[in-house]
Amino acid sequence: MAKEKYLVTSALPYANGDLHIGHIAGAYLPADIFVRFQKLLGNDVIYICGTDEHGAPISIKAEQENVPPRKIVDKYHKRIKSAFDGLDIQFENFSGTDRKVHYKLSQNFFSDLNKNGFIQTHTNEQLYCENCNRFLPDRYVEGECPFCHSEGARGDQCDSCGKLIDAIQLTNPLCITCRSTPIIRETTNWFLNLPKFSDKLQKWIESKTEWKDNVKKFILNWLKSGLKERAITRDLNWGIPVPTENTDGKVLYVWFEAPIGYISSTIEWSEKIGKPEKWRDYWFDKNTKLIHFIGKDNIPFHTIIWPAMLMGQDKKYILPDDVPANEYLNLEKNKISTSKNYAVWINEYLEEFSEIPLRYYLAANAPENKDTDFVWKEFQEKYNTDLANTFGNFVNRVLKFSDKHFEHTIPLPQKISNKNEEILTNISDIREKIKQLYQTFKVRKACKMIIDLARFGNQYFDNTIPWKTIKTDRKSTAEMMFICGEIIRNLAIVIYPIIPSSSKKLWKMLGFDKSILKYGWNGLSAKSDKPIIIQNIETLFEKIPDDLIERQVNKLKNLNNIPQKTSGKKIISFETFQKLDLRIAKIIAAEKVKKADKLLKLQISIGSITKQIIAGIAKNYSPKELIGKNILILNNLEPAIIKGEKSEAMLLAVVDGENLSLLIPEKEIPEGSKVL
RNA sequence: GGCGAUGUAGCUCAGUCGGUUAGAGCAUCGGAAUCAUAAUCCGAGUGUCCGGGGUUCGAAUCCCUGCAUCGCUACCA
Repeated sequence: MAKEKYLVTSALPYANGDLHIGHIAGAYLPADIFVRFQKLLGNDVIYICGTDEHGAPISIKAEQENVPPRKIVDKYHKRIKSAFDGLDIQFENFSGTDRKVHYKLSQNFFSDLNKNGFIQTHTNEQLYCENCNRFLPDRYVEGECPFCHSEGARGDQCDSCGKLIDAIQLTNPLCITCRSTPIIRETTNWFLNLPKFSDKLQKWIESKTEWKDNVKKFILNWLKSGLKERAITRDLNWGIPVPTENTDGKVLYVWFEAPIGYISSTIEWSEKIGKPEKWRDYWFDKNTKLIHFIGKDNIPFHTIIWPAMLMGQDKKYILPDDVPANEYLNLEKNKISTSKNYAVWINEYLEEFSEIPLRYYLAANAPENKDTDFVWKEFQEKYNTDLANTFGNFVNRVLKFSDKHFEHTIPLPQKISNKNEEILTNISDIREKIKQLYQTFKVRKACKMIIDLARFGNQYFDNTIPWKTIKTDRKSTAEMMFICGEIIRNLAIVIYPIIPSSSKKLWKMLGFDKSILKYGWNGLSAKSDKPIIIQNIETLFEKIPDDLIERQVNKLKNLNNIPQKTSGKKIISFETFQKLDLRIAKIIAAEKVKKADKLLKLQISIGSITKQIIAGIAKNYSPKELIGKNILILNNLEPAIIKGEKSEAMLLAVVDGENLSLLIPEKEIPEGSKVL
């Protein structure tokens, strides 16, 4: 059988912070499991990754800590790598994007796209700090939010109201490094012309019938709503210089160069193993299956932008074969939040646990089709019952029993009964199913089937009561031990991708002379042809005690700032209701808002005060018919700017589908009257 | 507002192409067993399959509609 060839990548982790369980569950563990599975099958597979090391957040952090960016990057590269090592996630190469190979290749990518007419420049206005002598990227600016007017809004987003902001909209902007007021200045940047790839992308994606539903639907929607040009350069010092003229102080945007890291890391690997041309066997061979493991936030980059970048090259790079994006992992019902330190950090985890329970729990509870929840108590129970009790105890009771009664072996039987033959066939069917599950990224189900197999082992053991038959019928007891041994041999291999270290430990107890990888999945298809010589029997899985789990739960509880996941409408107190200033107001003027077909600009009077309101009712009411009407408003809603117009209160109306009706008092009542 | 996803036992979820009495694990209760890490095995369950309509001999499954939750998004305010 011809070997299949796989090039597997996981999203490059950003080198300004540590890894937490969400990262692992989404992109790294599923990839590691897939890669290990392919290695068991004997296929040609390499797993490539590295840290993403450029961009504004890193350079800001560097300035804040008064160190060169390189220092930040080195620190986190190291910490991230050690987290992966601790979790037994093994790459063929783990590189970084601030290396020479990567610079050269990224610049080539830009040049090819430019030469082939896929890049053009646009000029727009940006904030410029005269004191620091540079354009300020979004996150280098803070100021007053133009929507909610809270202080300290960043140039890209306001943390207080969550709105996305264009930095030049900020009121009273300040440069975060020198606290001086920036000016507005024009700048030119380079844009990738995505619309040119639209048709090609559409066809390509439609051909991907086997892709996960959620991924495909998401992209087709994106394409349907039309692609836009995207800036691929930034005014920043920390990054890869733009390889063309008049580009001082401009670098390639991180999202543009980061995925190129998949290639440059492969090149680095080739050089390391002394075969500098080897990377071409993967990236230019259309038989290679390129698989990108990512979180769902990364779908557009890996299915639209990155393939477009590859299509626009002179060299014929392969395109992604599959992009099995995962959903998110929540933590104890809440969203993981790095900024609020609400997370389980891998490095911290590894101080108290081995990698085994986490790998198992995240595999069994992987967010494959929908968001899932990490619950410490569940983590403990899942591990203790599935692995320690069901799996571990089965192995232990079989090995101890056979060790004692059959001279430290699991013997070969002289003949096998029909019933037992049937069981062996059954086992091989299950193994085949598990194989299919791994191949199609369904690790949750694979976990379940594996534990089911261990459970079947226990049932078989109990039903055949060897502790009794050994006294009367040694032959048939030997035969049933053999069956149990076959189950264990299968278990050791099929669990390998998920918890390799336990699998190897078990393999050692079974005393096979070939390593588990050499023996491989195919070694399973043959029946054992010599007795298993049982080695030292060790406890395969130590149970996790309650107090250890309680400590973890308390760690999270002690945070004062737990992010809320639920945004739904809750019961509110009367006190809260009283905060609303609901009043009757008279419309004294009305006109359409320019460049908006649903919005009306209304002048209203509330007693002696007049205010302006922007209301989305133009489809249902004409300006004329509104004048003179008494309507209900929420008077003390925070002001906002809509389509450049100020809105100082909110008009209340009821809707039913297309139907919209103003709320008008049933009797004559003076304007300014309050709702009670 | 638009697009998408989800809703099944106390909890976590499976349920293929529409097909018998709707399943598994955990938790609970009862029992068996003593080879084993007090682990294991057997048995008992409990269901408005989110609500309402429809198609069909037959619907958890297909169609329509409503509700709830989540995500993305918009000219919500």
